[in-house]
Amino acid sequence: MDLDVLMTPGHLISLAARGFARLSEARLKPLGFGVGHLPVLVALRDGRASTQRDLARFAKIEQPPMAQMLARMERDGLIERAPDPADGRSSRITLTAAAEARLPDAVSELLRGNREVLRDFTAGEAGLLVSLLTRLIASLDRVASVEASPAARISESGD
Amino acid sequence: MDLDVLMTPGHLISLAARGFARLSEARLKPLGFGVGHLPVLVALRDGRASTQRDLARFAKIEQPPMAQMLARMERDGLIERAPDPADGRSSRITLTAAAEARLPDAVSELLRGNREVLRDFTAGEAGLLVSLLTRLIASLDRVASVEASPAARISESGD
DNA sequence: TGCGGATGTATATGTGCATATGTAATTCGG
DNA sequence: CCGAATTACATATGCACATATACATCCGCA
Repeated sequence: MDLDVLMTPGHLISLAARGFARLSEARLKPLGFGVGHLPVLVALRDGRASTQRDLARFAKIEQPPMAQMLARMERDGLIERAPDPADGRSSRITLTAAAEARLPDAVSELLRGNREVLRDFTAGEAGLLVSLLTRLIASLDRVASVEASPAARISESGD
Repeated sequence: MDLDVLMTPGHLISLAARGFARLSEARLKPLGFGVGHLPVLVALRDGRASTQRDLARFAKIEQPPMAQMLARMERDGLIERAPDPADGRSSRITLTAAAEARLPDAVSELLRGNREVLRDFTAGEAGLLVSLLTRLIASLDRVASVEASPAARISESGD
């Protein structure tokens, strides 16, 4: 019976992610944001990153997708780029006033969406979910880094 | 402190989904499959769907993405379409022998990936994760359906 | 019987992600 | 101080997903 594959954490997480993304997208759209924007917006606002490279690292996506996203965000008046005086390759990226003004509402909407979806979960269950997901992400990072390094194929047979 | 948004289940699930998808994609690529193919392949093999519409329902994606995926899968020799004798709008979709032959390996790869990622989880924890995710998905479906229905905005203020 | 609504597909467009690859600017070794 | 490696970014291409919309076929009902 191969329906097993469709009950694995991997597949379930994919389903959950799509559901969450659709919901959040719908909630953020009236505010002029997309789900993927949030890490960028938060990072810029909190001064945690100001170059394309740092933003990509922070959001955990690759550089080309980040470049595209920033292009759209600039087109939509959410960010601005200024040439970096110290490095001719880089741009300093800043939030526009309009984006910064709407950001708190976006955050509220996302938190509200999470509360609604987790309405039937106890605080303990929600915490457990977050903790399991955090461990899972860390584990995925480990597996990915092992996969990536050409050497050091440590103990593949060990499962 | 707004880093909270990046610690919500919604965002964590998105991170986990991307990580899992990348891993699975890498594992399936040598076999000529993509992650999104699996629900389609399994549904076709188990006779659970044979039209584009049913496949979309089964995979829980919309019809246009399914149409595109099927077009690529047909191009890549994974499926074949035959006109439905009973309905001029539909096609009966079937797995090719090549796809069916490689499917078990794909399933194995995915299960192996799940085992590797969950290596540090006890059986109980893994089960818990699956159960929490299942409930979360159900909850997302509920919220989405409430969102969709124009009437019956039941008790929005109740959170 | 024929027409209008429902249904199955197809197409267009946009976003989010990926990899592969090119370009330009910086930095560093000799 | 100059050439090479590194770095930051841009571009091209492809897949997975979404919505909006058009089109063709089917079916129920007057």
